[in-house]
Amino acid sequence: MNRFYVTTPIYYVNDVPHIGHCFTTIVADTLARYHRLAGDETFFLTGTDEHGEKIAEAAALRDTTPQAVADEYSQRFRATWEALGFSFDRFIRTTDPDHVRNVQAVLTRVHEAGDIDFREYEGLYCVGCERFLTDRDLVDGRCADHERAPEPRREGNYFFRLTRYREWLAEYIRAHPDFIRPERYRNEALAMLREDSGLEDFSISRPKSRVTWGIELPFDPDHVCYVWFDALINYLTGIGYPDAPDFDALWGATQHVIAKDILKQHALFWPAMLRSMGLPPFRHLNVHGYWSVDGRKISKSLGNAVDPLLMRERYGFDAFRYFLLREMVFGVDANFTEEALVTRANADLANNLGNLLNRTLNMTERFAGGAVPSAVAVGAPEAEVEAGARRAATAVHGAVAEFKFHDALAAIVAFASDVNRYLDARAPWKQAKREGGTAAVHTTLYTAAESLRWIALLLAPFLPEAAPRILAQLGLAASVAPGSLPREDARWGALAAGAPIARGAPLFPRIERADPR
RNA sequence: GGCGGUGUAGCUCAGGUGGUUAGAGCAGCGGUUUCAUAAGCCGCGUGUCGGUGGUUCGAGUCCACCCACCGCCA
Repeated sequence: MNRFYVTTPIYYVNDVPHIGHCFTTIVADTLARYHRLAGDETFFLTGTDEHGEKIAEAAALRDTTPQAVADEYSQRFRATWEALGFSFDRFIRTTDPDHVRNVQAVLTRVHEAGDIDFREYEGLYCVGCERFLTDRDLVDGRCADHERAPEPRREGNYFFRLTRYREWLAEYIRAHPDFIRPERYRNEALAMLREDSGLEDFSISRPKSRVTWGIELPFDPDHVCYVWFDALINYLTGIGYPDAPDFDALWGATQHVIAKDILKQHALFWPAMLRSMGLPPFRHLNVHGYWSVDGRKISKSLGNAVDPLLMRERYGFDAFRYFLLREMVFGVDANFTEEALVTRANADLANNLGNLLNRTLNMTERFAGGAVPSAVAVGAPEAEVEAGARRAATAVHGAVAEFKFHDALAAIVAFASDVNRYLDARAPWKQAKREGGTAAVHTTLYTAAESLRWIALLLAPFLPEAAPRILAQLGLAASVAPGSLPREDARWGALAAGAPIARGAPLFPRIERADPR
C-alpha cells in the first residue's frame, strides 16, 4: 500500500487564523483527501507552535501564564480548523508531553553527535524576531520587521553547527531536483548554501535567566530550547517518532507544505538536523507563495487579513476553497479579492457545474420519471463524453502530482463545460417531443448523470462538502469511499440505472455581488 | 553590490529544444435556445508579445544591453 504523510507548519500562537494559514492547510487537506480517496494510507498533521519569548511576553502583559495564552490561541486554531472541516489526523502542540520528550531526545542525540556547541554572543536583540539583529535588519536603529528598538544583550547560546552540513546538503539538493519545489525555491536554497553566501550556525537556546517558556536542554538545565529547533521536530513527533511501528514507512513519504517565508528553516536547518540525528531527509518540501489582499500585503496594521470563518459564512467554505486553489499557481504569489472570488465562483461553480447538475436533475424528473434512466442507445457522442471524463481524470492525477491544483480544477470544470455542450447538442427537451425519442432522452440523461458522478469524485478532494452532495442528488450514497477516485481506466457506467434522484436546492447558487463594506 | 524571477488582449494567465494568420478562461458586445441558477450554446479581439540592438531565410521563443517591478543573499 502506498503511504502519504503531509504536514502544514505548526502555527505560532501569537496570531489568529487568517487566509495565509488557511491556504497552507487547505492545500494539505486537499492532498490528504486526494490520497485517501486514491486508497493510500494517509496521515495529515497540523498544529501549533507555542514556546518562546513572545508568548511569555504576551502572558506577562496580560497577567497570566504562558500556558494559558498558548491554550487559548491553540484552541482557536484547532476550533477554526475543525469548523472548516479539515481532515487532520492529529493536531499537535509543541507543549504536548510526547513532543517535549522527543525534543529532549533529539537534543541529546545531536549534542552527542558533536553538532551543538556553546558560544558567547553579544549584540542587538529584537524580542519580536527572537534573535540578534545584524546591521541590515535595522532601519533608523529599529528592527525593520517589528519597528521596535532592539536591546543590547550579551548572552551565552548553544548553536547548531549547520555549516558542517553545507556541502552535503548542497550536494543532496543538486542530486534530488524535486526535493524542494517549485524550482525557484530550490534555487534559492542552493544560493543560500553557496560557499560565499555567509551561511552561519544557528542558535538553538536561550538562557533561563531570561526565558523559561521553553523545553529545557537535557545537557544544560540553565537553558531552554529556542523555538525553531523545537518546532521542526513536531513533524517527527506527529507520527510517533521514534518507535511507532509505521514511523519509518510514513517518514519516507513525507510532504511538507509551507509558505515561502520559512524556506530557510525547512530547506536548510531541517535536513541538517535530520542528518545529524541519523534520519533520512523528508521526501519533498513544497513551497507556496503569498496571498495579498486587495493588492496589498497582509498586515496587522492594515487589518486586512481575511477571516476564513467569515468567508465561509458569506460564500460557503467550498467556494472560498475553490477560489484559492483555482486562482493561485502553487509557488507564485496571488491576490485575493472578494470580487474575484464571486466572479470565479459564479462562472465555474454556479453557471457551469451547478447549472449542469441542476438541469440534468430537472430533466431526469421531467423526462425520466425522477430516476436515473438507462443508456440504451449509446453512440459516438456518448463515447466522446466518456473519453472526456477519462481525459479529465488523467489531467487531475498528473496535475495533483505536480501540485498544480489550478490545472486540476480547470480540467474538471472544462469537462463540465463539455457536458453542457453535449446536452445542448443532444437537446433532450427536443428529443422528448419526438415520437419514439425516449431511448435517446434516457441515453443522454444517463450520460450526463454518469459524467456528474465522475466530476463529483474527481472534485471530492477539492470540494469536500459539495462533492458528496452531488452524489446524493444523483441518488447515490453521500460519501466518497477510500479508493474511489476514478483513474483513467475506471469503469464508465458504474452509476446504476433505476435509482431515484434527489434534486435539492441548487448546490452552488449564484452569488449576488456582496457589499464589500 | 551579487544571484534569480517576472514583464504577452480590460483582468488572470498558456505559449518544451525558434517556423503557417500569437492562444485560453473571465469580463464586455451581438445572436440563439428554453431542460436549467437572467444560467447554457454560438459568434466577435487591428494585442508596439516591457524597450533597443543583434544572430537567422524566419524570434514572445536565442544573444547583448537597457527599463520597471519582485524575491533571495550580501
